[in-house]
Amino acid sequence: MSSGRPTIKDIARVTGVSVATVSRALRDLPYVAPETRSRVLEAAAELQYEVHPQASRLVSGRTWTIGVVAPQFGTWFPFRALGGINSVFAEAGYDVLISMMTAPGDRRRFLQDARSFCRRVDGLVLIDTFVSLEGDSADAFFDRPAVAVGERLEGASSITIDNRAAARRAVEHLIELGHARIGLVAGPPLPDLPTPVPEQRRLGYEDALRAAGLPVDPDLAVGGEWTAAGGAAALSSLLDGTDAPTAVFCMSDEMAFGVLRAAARRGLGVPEDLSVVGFDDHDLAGAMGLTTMRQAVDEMGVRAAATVLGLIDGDPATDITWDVPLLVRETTARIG
Amino acid sequence: MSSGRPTIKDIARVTGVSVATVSRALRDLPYVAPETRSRVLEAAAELQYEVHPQASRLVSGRTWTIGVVAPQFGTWFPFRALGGINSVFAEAGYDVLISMMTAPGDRRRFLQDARSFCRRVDGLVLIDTFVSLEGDSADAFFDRPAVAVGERLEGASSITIDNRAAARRAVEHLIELGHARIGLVAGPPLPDLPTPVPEQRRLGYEDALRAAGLPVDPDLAVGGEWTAAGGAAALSSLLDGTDAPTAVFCMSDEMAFGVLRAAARRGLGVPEDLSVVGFDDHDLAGAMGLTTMRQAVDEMGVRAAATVLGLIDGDPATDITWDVPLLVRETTARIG
DNA sequence: TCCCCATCTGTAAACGTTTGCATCCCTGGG
DNA sequence: CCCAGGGATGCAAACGTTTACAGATGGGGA
Repeated sequence: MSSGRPTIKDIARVTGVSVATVSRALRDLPYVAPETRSRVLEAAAELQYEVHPQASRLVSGRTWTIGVVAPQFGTWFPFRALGGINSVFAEAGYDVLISMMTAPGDRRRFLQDARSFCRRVDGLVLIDTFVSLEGDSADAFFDRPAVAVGERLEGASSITIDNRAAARRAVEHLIELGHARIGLVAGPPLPDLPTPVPEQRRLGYEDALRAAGLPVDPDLAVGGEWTAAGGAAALSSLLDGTDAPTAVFCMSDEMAFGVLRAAARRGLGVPEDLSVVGFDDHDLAGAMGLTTMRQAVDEMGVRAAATVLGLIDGDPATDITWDVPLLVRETTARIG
Repeated sequence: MSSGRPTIKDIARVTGVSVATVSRALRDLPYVAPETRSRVLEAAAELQYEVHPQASRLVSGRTWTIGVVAPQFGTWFPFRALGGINSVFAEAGYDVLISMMTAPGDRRRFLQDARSFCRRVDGLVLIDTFVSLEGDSADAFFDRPAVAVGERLEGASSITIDNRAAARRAVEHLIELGHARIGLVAGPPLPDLPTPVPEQRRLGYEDALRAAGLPVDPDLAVGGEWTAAGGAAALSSLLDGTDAPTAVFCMSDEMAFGVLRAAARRGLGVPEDLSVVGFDDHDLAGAMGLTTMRQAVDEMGVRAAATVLGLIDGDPATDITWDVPLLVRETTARIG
């Protein structure tokens, strides 16, 4: 008779047991007679019963929700990570709640709302948020298990890469191919995001040059937007210099794509006239034949999600450094 | 004294009114004396009170959650849309719950879980799900306000584009430039997704040819993966034919990127030797100079979200056809 | 035989809100 | 002066679960 969704009470009535027993049976708790359990499960299936999430959450305290926080959700990186993250949590029965900071003002607003956001979830994945740099605000997250992707965060787990070492490896590859004048296409520090990543990659670039005894020429490092357009502009300004580079290392694949395009428009052959190495292994990098440092974002996301699940189950915090292998494709060659 | 998060009761105690009054005051309901209201709000701010979502939702029935469903969340389109969608809902105070179908089996699983998913949200955005093609399963969504992006859905609102007309326009552009042998780089019907989109775009391609009195040569239409690699392969097979095209229309920008790359490797100049037009206006299309049909995914997402909000407020369902303008950039030129 | 304990089940009190209804007070019209 | 009516508030019952606790049953060891 009861319209609307069936409740635990309906099952109790149908099977002739109490709601407590139904609740226990449905959740596979002990102390339920096998025969009772099967009768309950049968009735539940019959009625198409499903637990009312809000009610369950209210009393149990568990929200069965994970918060994913990322800046600039419009960009490639966090989206890609989200794919992996979401699949893991969906499998484990968790909802995923996303919070993104897009507009410049969003970062401050987000940090203010952090407490409230945090209260509504059982755990957190923080992608490139760099709350660790916020000092006093950082502990806003710490009453929940959290794993940071892209930064090390005190008191939380983290999954990071060694940006400096990876950048160094990229440039070493160019040096091994005989290049001596190597340009750097650098992303700028992001306006609203205090990330140390560009700085680290720049240091890696310089590390490689110094280790090989090559000079670090400031004219060979040009900055621009973290976009293909930014990369194209950067290459133009590099080539307009007096002593143009024979190879460039780009801080992101998207910038590298712009470099590739700008080179083609100038009639420069890649890799004959110019070697290019990127960073990320963007979706299109393979198809473009771009040599790059593979940052396996989706795998990192999966691992991050699994780590959060572990933390919730009481595992201790861990810091993982993800490997960033060099992927040699077709945009780098021995100097002619 | 009370540890843990403050409740409505704490505010009541502090201000000396009843919980009912506090509840009303916090939600701006009438019949609260202005002075009482301000005292309550003050106390709430003081205690850093925040409503317990689960409790509120349990009794009110509103979940304040919107479900977003999309296949293949790893691809460009739904991610891009999600950005716009999420920003609107976040602004309006809704949580966004995502459900994606990635693996081949996911579609069936999703359709089975649809009822349950639907019950947990106040409204739905369906991106390219094509539930309308499922017949009996389609009404699984209809006990909630829903808006479909990319398909027309009976009983729901929708935001679609005219794929056939847009494809026709793309090919007309090539014809206007003097091209007569125009290749089609077609995405295949997706294995797990019964979308009519490829078919529609193919028809648009043929429409344009026929209207111009040009023959429709089946050898000029080749299919491949919806990826850059697929596009590259398609172009190779086109060029290996006896009478190669002077221009190609690609069903997606990602395929077009592959075409661009394959052309370059073969020493074909674009647009001197080959004109290329894509479809989507991918993030990288501008930087690549790709002429394409602009599908403003993020704007469509924003509009879809706003429409759901309207439906929840009782607005009638609407069907919107989004405009897909031709964006002429640098990969198309008058035939030499 | 008796007692203990383990297994199974039921009762009822939470959880933190929202909301229908009753109550009280005050003002103004008759 | 009385009464109607509306504003302001409080009381208490929901909402659908989970869970502490208590009661009932039965079997095995002493």
